[in-house]
Amino acid sequence: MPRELVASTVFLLGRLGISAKMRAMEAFEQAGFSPYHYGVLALLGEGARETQATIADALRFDRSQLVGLLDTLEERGLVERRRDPNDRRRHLVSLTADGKRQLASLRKLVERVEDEVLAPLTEEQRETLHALLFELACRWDPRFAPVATGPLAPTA
Amino acid sequence: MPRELVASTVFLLGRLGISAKMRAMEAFEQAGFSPYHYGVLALLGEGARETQATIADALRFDRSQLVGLLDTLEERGLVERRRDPNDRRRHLVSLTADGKRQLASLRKLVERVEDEVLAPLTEEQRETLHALLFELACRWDPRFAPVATGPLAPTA
DNA sequence: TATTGTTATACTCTATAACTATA
DNA sequence: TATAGTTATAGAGTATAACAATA
Repeated sequence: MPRELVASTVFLLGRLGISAKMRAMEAFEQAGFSPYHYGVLALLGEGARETQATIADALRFDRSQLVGLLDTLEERGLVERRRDPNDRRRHLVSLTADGKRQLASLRKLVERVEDEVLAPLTEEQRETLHALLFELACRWDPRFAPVATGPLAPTA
Repeated sequence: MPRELVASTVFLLGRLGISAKMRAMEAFEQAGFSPYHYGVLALLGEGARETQATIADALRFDRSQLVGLLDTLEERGLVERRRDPNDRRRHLVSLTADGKRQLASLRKLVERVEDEVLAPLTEEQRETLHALLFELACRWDPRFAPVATGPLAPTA
């Protein structure tokens, strides 16, 4: 492995990122899901969404890709699509009770992957790594940044 | 963006890794190369290789994928393939003078990408991040680990 | 028969764009 | 005409396997 590649943080980030994603995909596959399914469930776990487009945009999925993901989740009774009576083009999407249970189960799976991947690091190192990655993520994608709330929150 | 995803270091690692790779690919594309070409040049910059297979294995490229990369680099006069007279199946691959110059030029490009991607971090933070990623990389892929040298180095 | 490099094939993913039904 | 959701199509990228030359 060339020294100059190993010396590059961006190279390490790329390699490890793809490796991490592949590990996660394998773990989810054994459970009959993909990380994309988990992403949708996790998002809906924080509240129902009024349109599918908001789900796709929040997770940066393609809207046509989301259709298949929701189809799978709906067939398994984990999410529900309800037409908006006021605008019959729209689908209100929400978790079912089974979906909430499945989400809880997948969280355990995520924890296991996390522990496995970060095994070489101490708890303190993990926190440091997370903080640094979070810093980068916020800069590159504003959706990562925590939303300001309270009296000083932007109102428009 | 769901809180539990943002809280996951593995998720951040995956997202940032793919994002970093895409940025690198775009930057290289404008120069008429890909990060894969750079990887080959960087490896050869540390010395010629006796077979193409050793190049592919070192970089974890598929051997058939490497053929096309070397074709491009050879057409541009950056690398040289010489048949091994003792084993005419083998190709000794090495950098040309032009290849060395091109490699030096691509290094500057890599530096720019690195600076751009890591812009939100201080120099100290960058070093910390690199150290943590390096730790993980070594654990996941022994080829990242520095080779032990000197009297205590493994001899078999 | 095994190995090196090469070429060809098939498959997955993704991105785009077309289509429907509603507004 | 524009939008939400869906479906269909095309392209890139990847992995696999077949192949020719040499050992």
